[in-house]
Amino acid sequence: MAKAYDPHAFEAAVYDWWEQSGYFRPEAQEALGQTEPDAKPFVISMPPPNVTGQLHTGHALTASMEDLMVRHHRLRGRPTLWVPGTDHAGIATQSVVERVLSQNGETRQSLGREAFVEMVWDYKAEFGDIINRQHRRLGVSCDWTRERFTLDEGLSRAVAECFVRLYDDGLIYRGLYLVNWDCQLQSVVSDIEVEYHETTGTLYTFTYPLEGGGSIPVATSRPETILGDTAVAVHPDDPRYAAVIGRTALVPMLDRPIPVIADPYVDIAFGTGALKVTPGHDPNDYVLGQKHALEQINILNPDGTLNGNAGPYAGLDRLEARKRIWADMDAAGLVVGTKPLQHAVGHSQRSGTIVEPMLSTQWFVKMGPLAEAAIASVNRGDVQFVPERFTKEFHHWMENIRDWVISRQLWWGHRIPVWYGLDGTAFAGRDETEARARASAHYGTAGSDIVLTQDSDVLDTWFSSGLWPFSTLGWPDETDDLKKWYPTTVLETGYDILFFWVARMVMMGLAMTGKAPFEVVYLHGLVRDASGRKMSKSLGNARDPLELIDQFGCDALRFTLATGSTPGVDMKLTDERLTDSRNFANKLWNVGRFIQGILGQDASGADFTPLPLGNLETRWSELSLADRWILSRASDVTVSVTRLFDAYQFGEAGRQLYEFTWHELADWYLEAAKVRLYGGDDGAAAATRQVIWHVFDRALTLLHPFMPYVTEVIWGHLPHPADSAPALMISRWPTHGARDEAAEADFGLVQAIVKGIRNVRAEHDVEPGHKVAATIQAGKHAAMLATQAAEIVGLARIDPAQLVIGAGWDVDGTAAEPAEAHATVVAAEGVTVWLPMAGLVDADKERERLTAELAQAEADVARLTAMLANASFVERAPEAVVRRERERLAEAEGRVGALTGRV
RNA sequence: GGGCGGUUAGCUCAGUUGGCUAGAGCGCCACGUUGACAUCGUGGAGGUCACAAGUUCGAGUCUUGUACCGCCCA
Repeated sequence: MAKAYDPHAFEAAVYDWWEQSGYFRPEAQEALGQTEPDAKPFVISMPPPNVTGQLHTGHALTASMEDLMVRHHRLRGRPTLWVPGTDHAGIATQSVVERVLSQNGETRQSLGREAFVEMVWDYKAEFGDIINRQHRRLGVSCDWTRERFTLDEGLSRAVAECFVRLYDDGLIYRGLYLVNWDCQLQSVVSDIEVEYHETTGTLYTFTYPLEGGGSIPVATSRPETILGDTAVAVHPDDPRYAAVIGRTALVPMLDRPIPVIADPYVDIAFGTGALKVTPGHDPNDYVLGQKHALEQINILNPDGTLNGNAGPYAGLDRLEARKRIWADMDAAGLVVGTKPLQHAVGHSQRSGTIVEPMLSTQWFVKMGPLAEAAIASVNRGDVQFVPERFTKEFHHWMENIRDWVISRQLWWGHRIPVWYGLDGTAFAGRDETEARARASAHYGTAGSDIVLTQDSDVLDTWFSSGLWPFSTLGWPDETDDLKKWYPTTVLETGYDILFFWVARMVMMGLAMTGKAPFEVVYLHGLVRDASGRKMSKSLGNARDPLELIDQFGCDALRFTLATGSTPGVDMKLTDERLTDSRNFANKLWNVGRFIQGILGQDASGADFTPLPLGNLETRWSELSLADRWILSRASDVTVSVTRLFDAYQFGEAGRQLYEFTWHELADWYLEAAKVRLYGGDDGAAAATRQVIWHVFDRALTLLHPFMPYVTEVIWGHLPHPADSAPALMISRWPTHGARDEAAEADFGLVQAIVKGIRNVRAEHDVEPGHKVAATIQAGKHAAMLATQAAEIVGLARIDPAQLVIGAGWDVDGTAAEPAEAHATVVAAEGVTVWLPMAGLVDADKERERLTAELAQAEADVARLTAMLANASFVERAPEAVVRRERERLAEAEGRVGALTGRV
């Protein structure tokens, strides 16, 4: 093994080896006998990234969390499947290709639909694999042989099947509604694809002339929509306007007569208290218009210019028209004034342009019944959210859901499976043949005689991704995969697409398969930059995960992402955190290197052979205190980490493993073990080697889901039993052994003594190389501590010839306290260490040090005495808690006793 | 306006059935290259857990309110 951790030396090769060995496939896992007989399968569908996109930190987080779960459950012996795939990402991909076209002065229209779609496929063929190759660098253990694409033949069939079923059930309909129109894309976008930005606009106030004289002052933020007004509304109780209700107003510049109506919806306090009503271009006015049976006038063309209904303004862009009409109205003396207005303006998430509410005929999914089923499913507990609070957000959205506009005026995507006869009658069909058959039945003529034209629009991308958990497994066919792996287990993604994707999968899954598509929804937070801003290309603060892998290694990136936060909470990704994780990987690497050397150094020259752990635990007598301590700690951390995995507390699990590996295994155990390894007792060294091997093997396995590469490589450098798995990634999660509380208590005392001595050495500036004398008055712990003399000597840098351990001062023939200058360490109740350090101890410093310690001890005594003097505490607190506090009090009193008089 | 979060050491954050004498990493101070690791080791300083009230023997943890910050939806 190289001296320093160098991830680039092995990551790519290890991945290839895993993949080529088939370890990502559940079939291989089962063939190798690495599954529990009756274990429930564990299945994740990977959120499909944009097929022509690039990896960003969000993908890196998703991949890290999902691979973490997948590797964990694979190690636990569950048949494990992670299905990868990509999304055709309708608008995003089409826009990219259109940009390419525009560089040659062409448009999709000039190219024609067929040629354009062919071009997008070519583009996909050329760039569509980049994201998958990037994903592989993250170490994802998904089954690439099952990779799917949303425009695959099979998945397209699923889309058509779903559409027709919903259509036949009356849940898909076509209608003229006010939709969000993106003038740049020239397509409708759904409600949740609109982002509202707080903007400073202008509130324009003008007078609305009345037929036969008089006027009403009215305010608007969009003067061009005046051209589409079909009423003026006032509040029925507003005395200012009581007289004008029922009269006729004249639309400025057009002189089109419209009624003045009364409706309590009007806010008396806002603006002038009178409202112009434009049902064709405002959602609230639309509702008002329906109520009062007002005419709906559309003044916009699809490209955002005004149409013939705008009279003299036809042909102008909507923003240009705004200026022109306002100038004209000013000239006509209708303008009252303008003032700044703070309001939220809807922008298209895709193109960034201001969304125009517009009347348009589109296809919709009726959400009510679907949402009802989804709510019921969540209420039954069939779907659980982690963290739990997202259940509320899910409910809130579901209960206020509106119909989903699913048609898009694009060419790249699933063409809507509806064909129209010459009279405009719509026939949905899984394919044209089925539509033709339905048309034939409708018209009563032979299908071949009927002229059918397919709807030119495509479906919203989320329509197909809503089917992802089952369409990828073969649905609508009853495939073996579908039977075995559906419903899936966990759906893991960012909370930002809870509504876009997760909610729709739940609804579609229930509607199509009768089952919720997954049991658990785990939502992670968003990755932000060092100052907490959301990473984005436009801000220029995005971090390329591949560059981070180059800089720190994949394992460091993954460990950082997995431990950097708690579920559902955003995290800041900083170089400091990445460096910490890289350093941890290096630490692990060096522990591995050290252990590899130790295991190879068998005194007899024989190869090291790991013995079964059970064998070790029945031979406690051969083990040292440190051995028993680390085995106990390893058991404890195994229990804890397993529990945390089951509770989806991955970050905490990783932090505990970091603490265990670095500070218990490396800092204490391995340092203590060196005493036996180099002590000359071959039997003792052999036993300790066994412990080292077992504990480290366990640590590597527990850490594998967090840092798959480095753990696998180190594991490969270590010896294994003959029946071992061929790779760490398909070996087995450890079962916990016994907890040895006596060993933990005793070794804890050794640690306290060593730390106390180190502290004295540091406080008194004792040279690190200087070995000091020590006398330990150990009371009832004397016999135990005597067995730890070599460890204490090694860890605290004591001169072995000058270490005395006894129950009291008389054991070594000294009746009284040592008279020479010395420092005192009170390590525990009844355990005091004397460090005679003539010439090294500064009396003032020592007094100062002891005074501080005494003060602390006295404070502890005071606090604990008060606590135990409280009768209700002693009565009501659990017995174990009271007992522990009593022990602490005794211990603190012991310290006070030992320190008093030395000061 | 409605809903949901957050506020813990200089910084970034843990702390999930209330028992905490509140932790970690970084940063800081002191010392150090002992044959796994300076991507390191040893020791140390540093916090009235936003504020107020309540429940409880006991609250960082539960309840209510307040302030500030953020997100989602209208």
